[in-house]
Amino acid sequence: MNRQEQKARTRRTLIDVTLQLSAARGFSSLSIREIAKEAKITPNAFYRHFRDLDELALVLVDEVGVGLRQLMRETRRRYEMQKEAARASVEAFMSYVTENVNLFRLLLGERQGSSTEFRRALHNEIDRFVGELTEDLERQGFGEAALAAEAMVAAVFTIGAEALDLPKHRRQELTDRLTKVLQIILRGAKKSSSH
Amino acid sequence: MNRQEQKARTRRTLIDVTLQLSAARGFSSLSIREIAKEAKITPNAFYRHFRDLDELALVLVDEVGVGLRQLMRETRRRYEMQKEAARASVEAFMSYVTENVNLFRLLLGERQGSSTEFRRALHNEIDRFVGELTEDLERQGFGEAALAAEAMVAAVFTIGAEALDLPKHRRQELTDRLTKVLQIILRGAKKSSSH
DNA sequence: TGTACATCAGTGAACGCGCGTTCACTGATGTAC
DNA sequence: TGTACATCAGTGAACGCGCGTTCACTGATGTAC
Repeated sequence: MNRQEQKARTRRTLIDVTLQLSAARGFSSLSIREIAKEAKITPNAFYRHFRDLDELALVLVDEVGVGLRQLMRETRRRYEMQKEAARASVEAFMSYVTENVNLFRLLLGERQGSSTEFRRALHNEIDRFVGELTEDLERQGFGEAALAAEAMVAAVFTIGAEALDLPKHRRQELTDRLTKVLQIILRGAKKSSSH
Repeated sequence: MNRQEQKARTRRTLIDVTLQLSAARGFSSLSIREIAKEAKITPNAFYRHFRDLDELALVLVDEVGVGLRQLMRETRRRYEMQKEAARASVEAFMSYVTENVNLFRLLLGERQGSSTEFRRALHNEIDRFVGELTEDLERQGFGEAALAAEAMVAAVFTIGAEALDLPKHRRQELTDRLTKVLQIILRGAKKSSSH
């Protein structure tokens, strides 16, 4: 393994370890020393990879964003009728949440808390998410697509946040509830377009 | 002023100072020493009022909860037709947010972050809020009241959170958007009840 | 009303700890000849 | 291929700092007689 590969490996370890730790106690309670220790390097070596914790945080936010948008693109293919659209996208979202609990804890846990730069990055990701959903809804002929998308994303993130604290077997219930909530919103938006 | 009054006064100062500080940088970044300093007592004297920061946090959560429920009761009186209901309650909510920005930053900023006990207290407040709204909606004959209430609270809190970062003059725009979002949800819920 | 004692909110010094960040360094990997 | 030098990821010791929490205390307020 050459130097470059080794460095990339350590960097990856830092990122992964940070996700694990932030899942348990929230990102903003973490320290460079703690992360370095968990990644089995000296605190000092952290600086070879990131200028500070904020820079690492931005990388993490970017990972959630990329993952989310990719998920949406895949789900989009399954969209057909209104009811199925809601169920398919909710199920995709919930499985993404389940498989990336740590990323989500980061995304949801730090919307206030931390530095301005970090918060702005989070809001950007969420806005992008709303934007893509808006386009989807417009393509399907929904009225007030932007507002409906905003309501849907609010519901998805708020109810998705609850899923993080639940044992796996109770998440199905949440998925069903979220699906119904999205159907209500879609119904409210659809009606307006048919005037 | 007797001893009891003086103690109550200091306690109140601790609470107020904590709200101010947490508005700027988030509650979970605060320390006992910092709060004590701002309240002009020694760090040590803090312990005459609260066992630790968590205990203070619970008092704050309770304050938001009481305020919110009182607000709802007042707003409820203004409810009449669907459209007016949404606008009246949104405007009441937004003015409450504007007047209690610090409490809201606390409520919204610590839904993940902090200790289990604190998080549970926050979720309880939100659940109570959803519960009261559900009853309101049922009384007005909406279908799927519980789900609609959940969607509405998600929208209100998510969009309300954005208001905190906005200058006052741009909040009207947000109020309008939130009103429209709630109308979409109400429309979606109403339709289902009229079957 | 005056005195003697009890209470207790707040003081001030001290503790050990983990923090971010610095410094000079080491030694394996990479490169030029 | 072999040697001499450069690079640089990671080391280890050290710094000053703010933290939570302890301790023995002070002195104004409150109470009993």
